[in-house]
Amino acid sequence: MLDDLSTPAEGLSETLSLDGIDRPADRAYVGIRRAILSGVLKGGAHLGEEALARMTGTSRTPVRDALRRLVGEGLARDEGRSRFVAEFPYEEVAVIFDIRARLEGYAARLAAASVTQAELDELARLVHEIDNLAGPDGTSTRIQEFARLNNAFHAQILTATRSPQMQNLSAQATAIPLELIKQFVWSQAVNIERSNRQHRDILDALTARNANWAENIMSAHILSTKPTRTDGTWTDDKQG
Amino acid sequence: MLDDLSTPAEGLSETLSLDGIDRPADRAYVGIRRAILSGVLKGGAHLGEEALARMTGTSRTPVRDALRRLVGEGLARDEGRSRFVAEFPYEEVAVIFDIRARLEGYAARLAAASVTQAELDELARLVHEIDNLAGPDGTSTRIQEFARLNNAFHAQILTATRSPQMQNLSAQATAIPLELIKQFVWSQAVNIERSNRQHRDILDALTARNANWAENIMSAHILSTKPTRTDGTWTDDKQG
DNA sequence: CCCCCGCTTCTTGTGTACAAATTCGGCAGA
DNA sequence: TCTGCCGAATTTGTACACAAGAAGCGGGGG
Repeated sequence: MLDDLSTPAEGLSETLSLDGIDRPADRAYVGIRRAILSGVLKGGAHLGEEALARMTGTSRTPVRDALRRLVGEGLARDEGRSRFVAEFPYEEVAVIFDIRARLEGYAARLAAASVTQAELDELARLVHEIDNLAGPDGTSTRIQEFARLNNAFHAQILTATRSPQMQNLSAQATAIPLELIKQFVWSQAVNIERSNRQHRDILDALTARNANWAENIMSAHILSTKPTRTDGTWTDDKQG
Repeated sequence: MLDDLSTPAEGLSETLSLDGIDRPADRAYVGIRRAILSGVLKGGAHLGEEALARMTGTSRTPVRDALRRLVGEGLARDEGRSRFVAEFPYEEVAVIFDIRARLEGYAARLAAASVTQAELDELARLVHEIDNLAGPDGTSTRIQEFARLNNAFHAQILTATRSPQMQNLSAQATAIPLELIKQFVWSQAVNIERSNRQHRDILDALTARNANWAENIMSAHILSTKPTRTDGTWTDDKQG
Protein backbone atom coordinates (compact mmCIF):
# COMPACT_ATOMS: atom_id res chain seq x y z
CA MET A 1 0.00 0.00 0.00
CA LEU A 2 0.87 3.63 -0.06
CA ASP A 3 0.43 4.25 3.60
CA ASP A 4 4.16 4.60 4.05
CA LEU A 5 4.03 7.58 1.72
CA SER A 6 1.03 9.28 3.22
CA THR A 7 3.28 11.25 5.50
CA PRO A 8 2.92 15.03 5.57
CA ALA A 9 4.26 17.00 2.64
CA GLU A 10 7.47 18.01 4.37
CA GLY A 11 8.72 14.48 4.43
CA LEU A 12 8.42 14.27 0.67
CA SER A 13 9.88 17.64 -0.11
CA GLU A 14 13.19 16.55 1.28
CA THR A 15 13.34 13.58 -1.01
CA LEU A 16 11.94 15.03 -4.20
CA SER A 17 12.36 18.77 -3.58
CA LEU A 18 8.97 19.99 -4.69
CA ASP A 19 9.56 23.23 -2.85
CA GLY A 20 9.81 25.72 -5.69
CA ILE A 21 6.68 24.50 -7.45
CA ASP A 22 3.68 26.68 -6.75
CA ARG A 23 0.85 25.46 -8.93
CA PRO A 24 -0.87 22.37 -7.60
CA ALA A 25 -1.11 20.88 -11.09
CA ASP A 26 2.66 20.95 -11.45
CA ARG A 27 3.24 19.76 -7.94
CA ALA A 28 1.07 16.72 -8.57
CA TYR A 29 2.44 15.86 -11.99
CA VAL A 30 6.10 16.48 -11.26
CA GLY A 31 5.84 14.89 -7.85
CA ILE A 32 4.21 11.66 -8.95
CA ARG A 33 6.39 11.44 -12.04
CA ARG A 34 9.56 11.85 -10.04
CA ALA A 35 8.37 9.35 -7.50
CA ILE A 36 7.90 6.79 -10.25
CA LEU A 37 11.08 7.57 -12.15
CA SER A 38 13.19 7.58 -9.04
CA GLY A 39 11.80 4.33 -7.79
CA VAL A 40 10.08 5.72 -4.70
CA LEU A 41 6.88 4.35 -6.20
CA LYS A 42 7.79 0.87 -7.34
CA GLY A 43 6.36 -1.00 -10.27
CA GLY A 44 2.90 -2.35 -9.54
CA ALA A 45 2.24 0.05 -6.66
CA HIS A 46 -1.32 1.24 -6.33
CA LEU A 47 -1.78 4.92 -7.19
CA GLY A 48 -4.53 5.97 -4.80
CA GLU A 49 -5.75 9.49 -5.44
CA GLU A 50 -6.17 10.43 -1.82
CA ALA A 51 -2.72 9.24 -0.83
CA LEU A 52 -1.08 11.01 -3.77
CA ALA A 53 -2.94 14.21 -2.93
CA ARG A 54 -1.52 14.08 0.58
CA MET A 55 1.89 13.18 -0.81
CA THR A 56 2.07 16.14 -3.17
CA GLY A 57 0.27 18.58 -0.89
CA THR A 58 -2.64 19.18 -3.24
CA SER A 59 -6.18 17.92 -3.67
CA ARG A 60 -7.50 15.04 -5.74
CA THR A 61 -8.32 17.15 -8.80
CA PRO A 62 -4.77 17.93 -9.94
CA VAL A 63 -3.78 14.41 -8.99
CA ARG A 64 -6.43 13.02 -11.30
CA ASP A 65 -5.16 15.19 -14.13
CA ALA A 66 -1.61 14.08 -13.50
CA LEU A 67 -2.60 10.43 -13.44
CA ARG A 68 -4.33 10.70 -16.84
CA ARG A 69 -1.22 12.22 -18.31
CA LEU A 70 0.99 9.56 -16.77
CA VAL A 71 -1.21 6.80 -18.14
CA GLY A 72 -0.89 8.43 -21.54
CA GLU A 73 2.86 8.47 -21.16
CA GLY A 74 2.93 4.82 -20.26
CA LEU A 75 4.28 5.34 -16.76
CA ALA A 76 1.01 4.27 -15.16
CA ARG A 77 -1.64 1.77 -16.21
CA ASP A 78 -5.40 1.60 -15.85
CA GLU A 79 -6.55 -1.56 -14.22
CA GLY A 80 -10.20 -1.77 -13.39
CA ARG A 81 -11.10 1.52 -11.84
CA SER A 82 -7.77 2.56 -10.41
CA ARG A 83 -4.24 3.05 -11.57
CA PHE A 84 -0.96 1.31 -10.88
CA VAL A 85 2.66 2.11 -11.56
CA ALA A 86 3.67 0.50 -14.83
CA GLU A 87 6.08 -2.39 -14.65
CA PHE A 88 9.02 -2.82 -16.93
CA PRO A 89 10.23 -6.40 -17.09
CA TYR A 90 13.34 -6.98 -19.13
CA GLU A 91 11.38 -8.03 -22.21
CA GLU A 92 9.58 -4.69 -22.26
CA VAL A 93 12.78 -2.72 -21.87
CA ALA A 94 14.31 -4.68 -24.74
CA VAL A 95 11.28 -3.90 -26.90
CA ILE A 96 11.47 -0.23 -25.99
CA PHE A 97 15.09 0.00 -27.06
CA ASP A 98 14.36 -1.75 -30.35
CA ILE A 99 11.51 0.64 -30.96
CA ARG A 100 13.65 3.63 -30.05
CA ALA A 101 16.31 2.43 -32.48
CA ARG A 102 13.76 2.53 -35.30
CA LEU A 103 11.94 5.64 -34.15
CA GLU A 104 14.93 7.84 -33.42
CA GLY A 105 16.69 6.45 -36.46
CA TYR A 106 13.84 7.74 -38.57
CA ALA A 107 13.94 10.99 -36.59
CA ALA A 108 17.58 11.40 -37.56
CA ARG A 109 16.59 10.83 -41.20
CA LEU A 110 13.98 13.59 -40.97
CA ALA A 111 16.38 15.87 -39.15
CA ALA A 112 18.96 15.44 -41.89
CA ALA A 113 16.50 17.10 -44.22
CA SER A 114 15.41 19.99 -42.05
CA VAL A 115 18.04 20.71 -39.41
CA THR A 116 19.21 24.32 -39.25
CA GLN A 117 22.75 25.60 -38.82
CA ALA A 118 21.89 26.90 -35.37
CA GLU A 119 20.73 23.46 -34.34
CA LEU A 120 23.87 21.88 -35.70
CA ASP A 121 25.89 24.37 -33.67
CA GLU A 122 23.96 23.47 -30.55
CA LEU A 123 24.56 19.77 -31.16
CA ALA A 124 28.26 20.44 -31.59
CA ARG A 125 28.27 22.38 -28.36
CA LEU A 126 26.65 19.47 -26.51
CA VAL A 127 29.16 17.02 -27.92
CA HIS A 128 31.95 19.29 -26.82
CA GLU A 129 30.47 19.62 -23.36
CA ILE A 130 30.26 15.87 -22.96
CA ASP A 131 33.90 15.65 -24.02
CA ASN A 132 34.87 17.97 -21.24
CA LEU A 133 32.85 16.22 -18.55
CA ALA A 134 34.81 16.53 -15.35
CA GLY A 135 35.15 13.99 -12.59
CA PRO A 136 36.38 10.42 -12.52
CA ASP A 137 34.59 7.58 -14.26
CA GLY A 138 31.68 5.96 -12.56
CA THR A 139 30.91 8.92 -10.32
CA SER A 140 27.20 9.36 -9.97
CA THR A 141 27.45 13.09 -10.59
CA ARG A 142 29.40 12.43 -13.79
CA ILE A 143 26.81 9.92 -14.91
CA GLN A 144 23.96 12.30 -14.11
CA GLU A 145 25.62 15.11 -16.02
CA PHE A 146 26.09 12.80 -18.98
CA ALA A 147 22.45 11.80 -18.77
CA ARG A 148 21.38 15.43 -18.86
CA LEU A 149 23.55 16.32 -21.83
CA ASN A 150 22.70 13.10 -23.63
CA ASN A 151 19.01 13.83 -23.23
CA ALA A 152 19.54 17.33 -24.57
CA PHE A 153 21.37 15.96 -27.60
CA HIS A 154 18.59 13.55 -28.48
CA ALA A 155 15.89 16.11 -27.74
CA GLN A 156 17.58 18.58 -30.05
CA ILE A 157 17.42 16.12 -32.91
CA LEU A 158 13.77 15.46 -32.18
CA THR A 159 13.13 19.18 -32.37
CA ALA A 160 14.89 19.35 -35.70
CA THR A 161 12.39 16.93 -37.24
CA ARG A 162 9.64 19.61 -37.03
CA SER A 163 7.14 16.80 -36.44
CA PRO A 164 4.95 16.99 -33.34
CA GLN A 165 3.90 13.38 -33.83
CA MET A 166 7.49 12.23 -33.87
CA GLN A 167 8.25 14.22 -30.76
CA ASN A 168 5.17 12.89 -29.03
CA LEU A 169 5.91 9.25 -29.75
CA SER A 170 9.59 9.47 -28.98
CA ALA A 171 8.95 11.21 -25.70
CA GLN A 172 6.72 8.33 -24.77
CA ALA A 173 9.15 5.65 -25.80
CA THR A 174 11.86 7.35 -23.78
CA ALA A 175 9.96 7.75 -20.53
CA ILE A 176 11.11 4.76 -18.53
CA PRO A 177 11.91 4.53 -14.86
CA LEU A 178 15.49 5.53 -15.25
CA GLU A 179 16.63 4.10 -11.98
CA LEU A 180 16.21 0.71 -13.55
CA ILE A 181 18.04 1.58 -16.70
CA LYS A 182 20.82 3.44 -15.03
CA GLN A 183 22.08 0.53 -13.04
CA PHE A 184 22.20 -1.68 -16.05
CA VAL A 185 23.12 0.64 -18.84
CA TRP A 186 24.96 3.64 -17.63
CA SER A 187 27.11 1.91 -15.10
CA GLN A 188 28.17 -1.20 -16.96
CA ALA A 189 27.38 -1.33 -20.64
CA VAL A 190 27.63 2.26 -21.71
CA ASN A 191 30.95 3.79 -22.28
CA ILE A 192 30.59 7.55 -22.26
CA GLU A 193 33.50 8.04 -24.63
CA ARG A 194 32.14 5.56 -27.18
CA SER A 195 28.70 7.08 -26.88
CA ASN A 196 30.04 10.53 -27.61
CA ARG A 197 32.10 9.25 -30.52
CA GLN A 198 28.80 8.07 -31.96
CA HIS A 199 27.26 11.45 -31.23
CA ARG A 200 30.00 12.99 -33.29
CA ASP A 201 29.24 10.61 -36.13
CA ILE A 202 25.58 11.51 -35.95
CA LEU A 203 26.46 15.17 -36.07
CA ASP A 204 28.66 14.57 -39.11
CA ALA A 205 25.87 12.69 -40.87
CA LEU A 206 23.43 15.50 -40.20
CA THR A 207 25.93 18.12 -41.32
CA ALA A 208 26.44 16.19 -44.54
CA ARG A 209 22.63 15.93 -44.80
CA ASN A 210 23.08 12.26 -45.50
CA ALA A 211 19.71 10.80 -44.48
CA ASN A 212 20.62 7.12 -44.82
CA TRP A 213 23.81 7.53 -42.84
CA ALA A 214 21.99 9.52 -40.17
CA GLU A 215 19.27 6.93 -39.77
CA ASN A 216 21.64 4.00 -39.56
CA ILE A 217 24.17 5.53 -37.23
CA MET A 218 21.45 6.72 -34.87
CA SER A 219 19.85 3.31 -34.89
CA ALA A 220 23.17 1.69 -34.11
CA HIS A 221 23.81 4.24 -31.39
CA ILE A 222 20.60 3.37 -29.58
CA LEU A 223 21.18 -0.34 -29.94
CA SER A 224 24.66 0.01 -28.49
CA THR A 225 23.08 1.21 -25.26
CA LYS A 226 20.46 -1.52 -25.09
CA PRO A 227 20.88 -3.36 -21.83
CA THR A 228 21.50 -7.07 -21.72
CA ARG A 229 19.82 -9.39 -19.32
CA THR A 230 22.25 -10.12 -16.57
CA ASP A 231 20.87 -11.34 -13.28
CA GLY A 232 17.60 -11.76 -11.48
CA THR A 233 17.05 -8.12 -10.63
CA TRP A 234 14.91 -7.60 -13.69
CA THR A 235 12.63 -10.50 -13.01
CA ASP A 236 12.19 -9.30 -9.44
CA ASP A 237 10.82 -6.08 -10.84
CA LYS A 238 8.83 -7.99 -13.39
CA GLN A 239 6.84 -9.79 -10.81
CA GLY A 240 6.44 -6.64 -8.76
CA MET B 1 -15.83 29.26 -32.08
CA LEU B 2 -17.79 26.34 -30.81
CA ASP B 3 -21.07 28.09 -30.41
CA ASP B 4 -22.52 26.21 -33.33
CA LEU B 5 -21.98 23.03 -31.37
CA SER B 6 -23.33 24.18 -28.07
CA THR B 7 -26.77 23.02 -29.05
CA PRO B 8 -28.69 20.77 -26.68
CA ALA B 9 -27.63 17.14 -26.42
CA GLU B 10 -30.34 15.84 -28.71
CA GLY B 11 -28.93 17.58 -31.71
CA LEU B 12 -25.65 15.80 -31.27
CA SER B 13 -27.02 12.39 -30.50
CA GLU B 14 -28.48 12.16 -33.95
CA THR B 15 -25.11 12.81 -35.53
CA LEU B 16 -22.88 10.74 -33.30
CA SER B 17 -25.35 8.39 -31.61
CA LEU B 18 -24.20 8.63 -28.04
CA ASP B 19 -27.47 7.14 -26.88
CA GLY B 20 -26.40 3.79 -25.50
CA ILE B 21 -23.59 5.21 -23.41
CA ASP B 22 -24.51 5.60 -19.75
CA ARG B 23 -21.42 6.64 -17.90
CA PRO B 24 -20.55 10.30 -18.28
CA ALA B 25 -16.87 9.50 -18.61
CA ASP B 26 -17.54 7.38 -21.67
CA ARG B 27 -20.00 9.84 -23.10
CA ALA B 28 -17.42 12.61 -22.90
CA TYR B 29 -14.49 10.61 -24.22
CA VAL B 30 -16.29 8.79 -26.99
CA GLY B 31 -18.28 11.86 -27.94
CA ILE B 32 -15.34 14.20 -28.27
CA ARG B 33 -13.21 11.57 -29.93
CA ARG B 34 -15.86 10.81 -32.52
CA ALA B 35 -16.42 14.50 -33.12
CA ILE B 36 -12.74 14.91 -33.91
CA LEU B 37 -12.35 11.74 -35.94
CA SER B 38 -15.45 12.40 -37.96
CA GLY B 39 -14.49 15.96 -38.70
CA VAL B 40 -17.33 17.63 -36.76
CA LEU B 41 -14.59 19.30 -34.73
CA LYS B 42 -12.12 20.50 -37.29
CA GLY B 43 -8.39 20.83 -36.87
CA GLY B 44 -7.46 23.88 -34.84
CA ALA B 45 -10.88 24.23 -33.20
CA HIS B 46 -10.88 25.40 -29.60
CA LEU B 47 -11.93 22.69 -27.14
CA GLY B 48 -13.75 24.67 -24.47
CA GLU B 49 -14.71 22.58 -21.48
CA GLU B 50 -18.08 24.16 -20.90
CA ALA B 51 -19.15 23.80 -24.52
CA LEU B 52 -18.00 20.17 -24.67
CA ALA B 53 -19.84 19.42 -21.44
CA ARG B 54 -23.05 20.71 -23.00
CA MET B 55 -22.27 18.87 -26.21
CA THR B 56 -21.84 15.49 -24.53
CA GLY B 57 -24.51 16.01 -21.90
CA THR B 58 -22.16 15.73 -18.95
CA SER B 59 -20.31 18.12 -16.67
CA ARG B 60 -16.81 19.55 -16.95
CA THR B 61 -15.16 16.85 -14.85
CA PRO B 62 -15.47 13.95 -17.29
CA VAL B 63 -14.72 16.35 -20.12
CA ARG B 64 -11.45 17.31 -18.47
CA ASP B 65 -10.51 13.66 -18.10
CA ALA B 66 -11.35 13.00 -21.72
CA LEU B 67 -9.32 15.97 -22.91
CA ARG B 68 -6.27 14.80 -21.02
CA ARG B 69 -6.54 11.40 -22.65
CA LEU B 70 -7.00 12.91 -26.08
CA VAL B 71 -3.93 15.08 -25.65
CA GLY B 72 -2.04 11.94 -24.70
CA GLU B 73 -3.29 10.25 -27.86
CA GLY B 74 -2.20 13.15 -29.99
CA LEU B 75 -5.71 14.08 -31.13
CA ALA B 76 -5.69 17.30 -29.12
CA ARG B 77 -2.91 19.70 -28.21
CA ASP B 78 -2.20 21.87 -25.22
CA GLU B 79 -1.66 25.46 -26.13
CA GLY B 80 -1.36 27.88 -23.29
CA ARG B 81 -4.09 27.05 -20.87
CA SER B 82 -6.61 25.45 -23.17
CA ARG B 83 -6.74 22.72 -25.73
CA PHE B 84 -7.25 22.62 -29.49
CA VAL B 85 -7.98 19.91 -32.00
CA ALA B 86 -4.70 18.67 -33.46
CA GLU B 87 -4.01 19.47 -37.07
CA PHE B 88 -2.65 16.99 -39.56
CA PRO B 89 -1.01 18.61 -42.53
CA TYR B 90 0.15 16.26 -45.24
CA GLU B 91 3.72 16.22 -43.96
CA GLU B 92 2.54 14.90 -40.59
CA VAL B 93 0.41 12.22 -42.17
CA ALA B 94 3.36 11.12 -44.28
CA VAL B 95 5.53 10.92 -41.17
CA ILE B 96 2.89 8.94 -39.35
CA PHE B 97 2.73 6.35 -42.10
CA ASP B 98 6.50 6.03 -42.20
CA ILE B 99 6.52 5.56 -38.44
CA ARG B 100 3.72 3.02 -38.63
CA ALA B 101 5.65 1.09 -41.27
CA ARG B 102 8.57 0.74 -38.89
CA LEU B 103 6.51 0.26 -35.72
CA GLU B 104 4.04 -2.29 -37.03
CA GLY B 105 6.79 -3.98 -38.98
CA TYR B 106 8.60 -4.56 -35.72
CA ALA B 107 5.31 -5.64 -34.16
CA ALA B 108 4.97 -8.31 -36.83
CA ARG B 109 8.50 -9.45 -36.02
CA LEU B 110 7.60 -9.81 -32.36
CA ALA B 111 4.34 -11.51 -33.20
CA ALA B 112 6.14 -14.08 -35.33
CA ALA B 113 7.87 -15.22 -32.16
CA SER B 114 4.92 -15.35 -29.84
CA VAL B 115 1.69 -15.69 -31.83
CA THR B 116 -0.57 -18.55 -30.78
CA GLN B 117 -2.47 -20.93 -33.00
CA ALA B 118 -5.76 -19.43 -31.87
CA GLU B 119 -4.58 -16.01 -32.94
CA LEU B 120 -3.46 -17.33 -36.30
CA ASP B 121 -6.91 -18.84 -36.73
CA GLU B 122 -8.54 -15.54 -35.92
CA LEU B 123 -6.33 -13.75 -38.43
CA ALA B 124 -7.25 -16.31 -41.07
CA ARG B 125 -10.91 -15.76 -40.25
CA LEU B 126 -10.55 -12.02 -40.72
CA VAL B 127 -8.78 -12.46 -44.04
CA HIS B 128 -11.57 -14.77 -45.16
CA GLU B 129 -14.21 -12.30 -44.06
CA ILE B 130 -12.58 -9.51 -46.02
CA ASP B 131 -12.53 -11.80 -49.05
CA ASN B 132 -16.26 -12.25 -48.77
CA LEU B 133 -17.07 -8.58 -48.35
CA ALA B 134 -20.37 -7.98 -50.03
CA GLY B 135 -21.42 -4.96 -52.00
CA PRO B 136 -20.02 -3.21 -55.03
CA ASP B 137 -16.69 -1.44 -55.01
CA GLY B 138 -16.54 2.08 -53.73
CA THR B 139 -19.67 1.79 -51.62
CA SER B 140 -19.23 3.58 -48.34
CA THR B 141 -20.66 0.65 -46.39
CA ARG B 142 -18.19 -1.69 -48.08
CA ILE B 143 -15.34 0.65 -47.26
CA GLN B 144 -16.47 0.99 -43.65
CA GLU B 145 -16.74 -2.75 -43.26
CA PHE B 146 -13.25 -3.14 -44.68
CA ALA B 147 -11.99 -0.50 -42.28
CA ARG B 148 -13.47 -2.40 -39.34
CA LEU B 149 -12.01 -5.76 -40.36
CA ASN B 150 -8.70 -4.20 -41.33
CA ASN B 151 -8.44 -2.59 -37.89
CA ALA B 152 -9.24 -5.90 -36.26
CA PHE B 153 -6.52 -7.62 -38.27
CA HIS B 154 -3.86 -5.13 -37.27
CA ALA B 155 -5.06 -5.01 -33.67
CA GLN B 156 -4.84 -8.80 -33.46
CA ILE B 157 -1.20 -8.69 -34.47
CA LEU B 158 -0.53 -6.00 -31.90
CA THR B 159 -2.08 -8.23 -29.27
CA ALA B 160 0.13 -11.10 -30.33
CA THR B 161 3.25 -9.11 -29.50
CA ARG B 162 2.43 -9.35 -25.76
CA SER B 163 4.00 -5.93 -25.32
CA PRO B 164 1.92 -3.21 -23.68
CA GLN B 165 4.42 -0.59 -24.80
CA MET B 166 4.12 -1.66 -28.39
CA GLN B 167 0.34 -1.61 -28.17
CA ASN B 168 0.40 1.79 -26.53
CA LEU B 169 2.65 3.40 -29.11
CA SER B 170 0.95 1.83 -32.10
CA ALA B 171 -2.46 2.87 -30.87
CA GLN B 172 -1.20 6.40 -30.74
CA ALA B 173 0.39 6.34 -34.16
CA THR B 174 -2.82 4.98 -35.61
CA ALA B 175 -5.22 7.50 -34.11
CA ILE B 176 -5.68 10.00 -36.92
CA PRO B 177 -8.80 11.78 -38.05
CA LEU B 178 -9.85 9.09 -40.40
CA GLU B 179 -12.16 11.22 -42.43
CA LEU B 180 -9.06 12.81 -43.83
CA ILE B 181 -7.33 9.59 -44.57
CA LYS B 182 -10.35 7.85 -45.95
CA GLN B 183 -10.90 10.22 -48.79
CA PHE B 184 -7.34 9.95 -49.90
CA VAL B 185 -6.43 6.42 -49.12
CA TRP B 186 -9.41 4.18 -49.09
CA SER B 187 -11.18 5.61 -52.06
CA GLN B 188 -8.35 6.08 -54.48
CA ALA B 189 -5.03 4.53 -53.60
CA VAL B 190 -6.03 1.45 -51.66
CA ASN B 191 -7.22 -1.55 -53.46
CA ILE B 192 -9.05 -3.83 -51.05
CA GLU B 193 -8.09 -6.96 -52.95
CA ARG B 194 -4.42 -6.06 -53.02
CA SER B 195 -4.52 -5.14 -49.36
CA ASN B 196 -6.00 -8.49 -48.44
CA ARG B 197 -3.46 -10.31 -50.59
CA GLN B 198 -0.85 -8.65 -48.43
CA HIS B 199 -2.76 -9.68 -45.31
CA ARG B 200 -2.53 -13.26 -46.52
CA ASP B 201 1.21 -12.89 -47.01
CA ILE B 202 1.54 -11.52 -43.48
CA LEU B 203 -0.45 -14.44 -42.15
CA ASP B 204 1.81 -16.86 -44.03
CA ALA B 205 4.92 -15.19 -42.65
CA LEU B 206 3.56 -15.43 -39.11
CA THR B 207 2.54 -19.04 -39.59
CA ALA B 208 6.04 -19.82 -40.80
CA ARG B 209 7.34 -17.87 -37.82
CA ASN B 210 9.67 -16.11 -40.18
CA ALA B 211 10.42 -12.87 -38.32
CA ASN B 212 12.32 -11.10 -41.09
CA TRP B 213 9.67 -11.88 -43.66
CA ALA B 214 6.93 -10.77 -41.29
CA GLU B 215 8.62 -7.46 -40.53
CA ASN B 216 9.31 -6.63 -44.14
CA ILE B 217 5.97 -7.61 -45.60
CA MET B 218 4.12 -5.69 -42.89
CA SER B 219 6.26 -2.65 -43.46
CA ALA B 220 5.61 -2.84 -47.20
CA HIS B 221 1.91 -3.32 -46.52
CA ILE B 222 1.67 -0.09 -44.53
CA LEU B 223 3.70 1.85 -47.07
CA SER B 224 1.44 0.66 -49.86
CA THR B 225 -1.44 2.50 -48.16
CA LYS B 226 0.49 5.70 -47.56
CA PRO B 227 -1.37 8.55 -49.20
CA THR B 228 0.26 10.71 -51.79
CA ARG B 229 -0.14 14.44 -51.92
CA THR B 230 -2.66 15.20 -54.57
CA ASP B 231 -4.43 18.54 -54.38
CA GLY B 232 -4.82 21.50 -52.08
CA THR B 233 -7.25 19.89 -49.66
CA TRP B 234 -4.46 18.88 -47.34
CA THR B 235 -2.98 22.30 -47.18
CA ASP B 236 -6.39 23.76 -46.42
CA ASP B 237 -6.54 21.56 -43.36
CA LYS B 238 -2.95 22.36 -42.56
CA GLN B 239 -3.62 26.02 -42.21
CA GLY B 240 -6.84 25.41 -40.28
C1' DC C 1 -16.50 -26.80 9.46
C1' DC C 2 -17.39 -24.54 5.26
C1' DC C 3 -19.89 -21.62 2.29
C1' DC C 4 -22.80 -17.89 1.14
C1' DC C 5 -25.07 -13.65 1.80
C1' DG C 6 -25.34 -9.02 3.23
C1' DC C 7 -23.10 -5.16 5.25
C1' DT C 8 -19.55 -2.00 5.99
C1' DT C 9 -15.81 0.52 4.32
C1' DC C 10 -12.79 2.30 1.14
C1' DT C 11 -11.93 4.22 -3.42
C1' DT C 12 -13.11 6.41 -7.48
C1' DG C 13 -16.65 9.02 -10.34
C1' DT C 14 -19.45 13.23 -10.84
C1' DG C 15 -21.11 17.69 -10.27
C1' DT C 16 -20.62 22.25 -8.61
C1' DA C 17 -19.02 26.38 -6.24
C1' DC C 18 -15.44 29.39 -6.05
C1' DA C 19 -10.78 31.35 -7.19
C1' DA C 20 -7.32 32.85 -10.33
C1' DA C 21 -5.70 34.26 -14.65
C1' DT C 22 -5.88 35.77 -19.22
C1' DT C 23 -7.98 38.20 -22.85
C1' DC C 24 -10.76 41.53 -24.93
C1' DG C 25 -12.83 45.98 -25.13
C1' DG C 26 -13.30 50.60 -24.03
C1' DC C 27 -11.77 54.84 -22.49
C1' DA C 28 -8.73 58.46 -21.71
C1' DG C 29 -4.58 60.87 -22.48
C1' DA C 30 -0.65 62.01 -25.29
C1' DT D 1 -4.94 58.47 -34.17
C1' DC D 2 -2.38 55.65 -31.52
C1' DT D 3 -1.08 53.83 -27.12
C1' DG D 4 -1.45 52.35 -22.61
C1' DC D 5 -4.13 51.23 -18.76
C1' DC D 6 -8.04 49.61 -16.38
C1' DG D 7 -12.12 46.73 -15.82
C1' DA D 8 -15.25 43.24 -17.09
C1' DA D 9 -16.16 38.84 -18.83
C1' DT D 10 -14.87 34.41 -20.11
C1' DT D 11 -12.25 30.30 -19.26
C1' DT D 12 -9.59 27.18 -16.80
C1' DG D 13 -7.78 25.61 -12.18
C1' DT D 14 -8.84 23.90 -7.52
C1' DA D 15 -11.22 22.01 -3.90
C1' DC D 16 -14.87 19.74 -1.80
C1' DA D 17 -19.27 17.32 -1.09
C1' DC D 18 -21.85 13.67 -2.40
C1' DA D 19 -22.94 9.30 -5.04
C1' DA D 20 -21.93 4.89 -6.77
C1' DG D 21 -19.41 0.84 -7.19
C1' DA D 22 -16.24 -2.78 -5.50
C1' DA D 23 -13.75 -5.34 -2.25
C1' DG D 24 -13.19 -7.33 2.17
C1' DC D 25 -15.31 -8.91 6.53
C1' DG D 26 -18.32 -10.98 9.66
C1' DG D 27 -22.19 -13.56 10.86
C1' DG D 28 -25.45 -16.94 10.09
C1' DG D 29 -27.10 -21.05 7.94
C1' DG D 30 -26.36 -25.49 5.81
